[in-house]
Amino acid sequence: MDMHSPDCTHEDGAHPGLGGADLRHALVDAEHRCSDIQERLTAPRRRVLELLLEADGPLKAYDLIAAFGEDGEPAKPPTVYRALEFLERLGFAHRIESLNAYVPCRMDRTGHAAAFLICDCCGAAEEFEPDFAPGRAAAEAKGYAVKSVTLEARGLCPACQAG
Amino acid sequence: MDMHSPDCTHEDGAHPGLGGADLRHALVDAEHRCSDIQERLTAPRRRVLELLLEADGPLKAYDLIAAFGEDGEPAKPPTVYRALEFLERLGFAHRIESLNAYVPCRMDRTGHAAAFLICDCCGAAEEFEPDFAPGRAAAEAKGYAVKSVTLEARGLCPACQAG
DNA sequence: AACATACCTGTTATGAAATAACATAACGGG
DNA sequence: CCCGTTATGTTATTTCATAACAGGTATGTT
Repeated sequence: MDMHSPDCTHEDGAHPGLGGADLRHALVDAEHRCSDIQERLTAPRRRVLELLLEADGPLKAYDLIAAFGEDGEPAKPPTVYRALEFLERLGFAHRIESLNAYVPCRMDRTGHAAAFLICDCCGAAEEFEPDFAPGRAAAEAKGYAVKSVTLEARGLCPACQAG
Repeated sequence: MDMHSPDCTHEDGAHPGLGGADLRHALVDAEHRCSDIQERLTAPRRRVLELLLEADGPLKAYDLIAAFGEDGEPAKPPTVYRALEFLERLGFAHRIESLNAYVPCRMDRTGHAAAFLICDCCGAAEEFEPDFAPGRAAAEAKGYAVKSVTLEARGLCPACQAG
């Protein structure tokens, strides 16, 4: 499922991970957004979000499981999967289906549709704001009530086309 | 991952499976399309395509594995996964990432992007022809060279909204 | 026909991803 | 404080997918 070449040496340049003050600020912001809607950013949820924000690219669930403990102790799978479910539900993270991997949300507003440009060479995944007007029209024409939409475009990022 | 309610009793009405002459015709047509491009619709590939065409909705890989043998003997996983890879490559089938499931292609022309309306209640998956002009524009703006695009819209089909 | 070779299949085993089920603990309102 | 609700901890299992290699089959060439 992981389609990008293992030997690709290009920078995974789309989204360098957060650290230091940026990371702390993002986490505090998430706390606020949670308490505003009476949800709890508990320790395991916060830890998984932190790992996603620190990463340079999409992380697999078992990457998160392995990295979970500050001391190197892995988490149990349900711990991480539950946290991911929560983060997705609140719009703090997205699952990329075609990679079986997760990224923190890069968009300002919440509740949006998730759309990604995925580089098959370096593995970068760039979120963008899609215009789904045509898709919605097709759905309505067939009578569907659409609740969520995901779009995943695979190809090569600028750096990997050049290299 | 299988998000649709197990207790849903609605008809899975989008695409009743093929049978009899329709099925035979579809398989013969596939044979022709293969030989036209010097590809071989071998026995296991043909069998997997047949199972997909007969089905009323998306099939999981292990559904195909279990149903593979005419005599009830299951296939070995690689047999089915290889056939699916072939069928996808030639555009005879699509993988629906958010279901871990497969459907036969319902579109006339080949090489198109895959887009689905998926009912979370009855599990129906309806293929449609998306208009990706907006997405392509976004990709080009970021310098991506897009090779393939998949879109999956989750929601409720007309029957399940009514029921 | 004999051979080379490219492609496809059969088989065993394993790896990777996700969830079921149930027990325990923490929060928050009455 | 008590209880319902929500979240976590833990064990085990299920589901999904591929690696690796041996063996077979179609095809073109001489």
